[in-house]
Amino acid sequence: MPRPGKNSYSDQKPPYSYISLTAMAIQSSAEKMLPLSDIYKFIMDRFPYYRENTQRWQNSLRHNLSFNDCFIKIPRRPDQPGKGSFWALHPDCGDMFENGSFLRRRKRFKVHRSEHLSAKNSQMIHYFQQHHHHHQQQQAKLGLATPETAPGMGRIPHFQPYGVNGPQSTGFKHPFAIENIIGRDYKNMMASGLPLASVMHHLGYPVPSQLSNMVGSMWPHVGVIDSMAPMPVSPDYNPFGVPMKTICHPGTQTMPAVPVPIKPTVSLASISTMPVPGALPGSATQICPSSSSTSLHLDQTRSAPSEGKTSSLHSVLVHS
DNA sequence: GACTGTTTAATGTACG
DNA sequence: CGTACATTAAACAGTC
Repeated sequence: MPRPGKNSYSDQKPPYSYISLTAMAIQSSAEKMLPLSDIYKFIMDRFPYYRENTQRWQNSLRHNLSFNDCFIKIPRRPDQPGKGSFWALHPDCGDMFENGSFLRRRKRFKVHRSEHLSAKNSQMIHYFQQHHHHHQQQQAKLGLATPETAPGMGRIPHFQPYGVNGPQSTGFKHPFAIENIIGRDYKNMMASGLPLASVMHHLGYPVPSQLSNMVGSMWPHVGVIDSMAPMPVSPDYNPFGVPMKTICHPGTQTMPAVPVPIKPTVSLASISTMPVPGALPGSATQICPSSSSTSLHLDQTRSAPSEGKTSSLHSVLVHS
């Protein structure tokens, strides 16, 4: 057990690779994409270990983003000023960690050249046209979606709860279980009845009038991020902490029609840097955005070195 | 100038 | 033990 004063388990290096950490962050966001700075933020918020040596691990993380095909870059639209692009998961990179280990993927995800210009494109088009439809996506992620409900949509990494359903099913909930990381604050948030609009408000989302009257209170007592804190696991949440019973009802779309970037604006920045424990931007981003129309520009240009990254994918997607 | 993104190279390490 | 994947370092170009 960790001694009270000095190191706790939360200071230990989490058993996740940069790839899984990044995937985690992206998945935790409502839009399933994040700018680099928010990926940093997500990780540092949850893992005290990564609050040090930022130069080192952030360089590594950037390397991973560029090097691995499982991450795709989504340029900002003109009305989304900010630094850098958004990063998302490649729609086909699903089940990267199906072996139960988040340290090492069973196999490196590679986009094949032949698929690059044809199939991948159409799949990405599909993905980006649909990726705001949370209900479908949740189902897809959980493997509940039939091919009809989520056609062409790659399975997002099906993160098994650490130690559960894995190779050895002990029932032990590892402190670093993803559900214990992401799910915690979200569940606390819901348990304390935090209005969704409040979260959205803090994130800089336009708060729909119907919900805005619920805003006003403050953040719940979500407690300090402590990876050792036992966290009851509910089947209502997937390993990413995204509720299975979606809180976003497809019928009641109240969010902006266009995905709003979660950029380090005042609201978000103030949240994440709040000295008061409990503010967890990453969890907040799980609020349903449900946009309807999308105009995304996919610009993926990558050279193909020795073994790796396939040629280039250059396409412009305009959803009408 | 700091941040973002790409790439190469070396080293570390998990897994079959 | 070898291979493949992961981490780290570093150079460098582009962008805000």
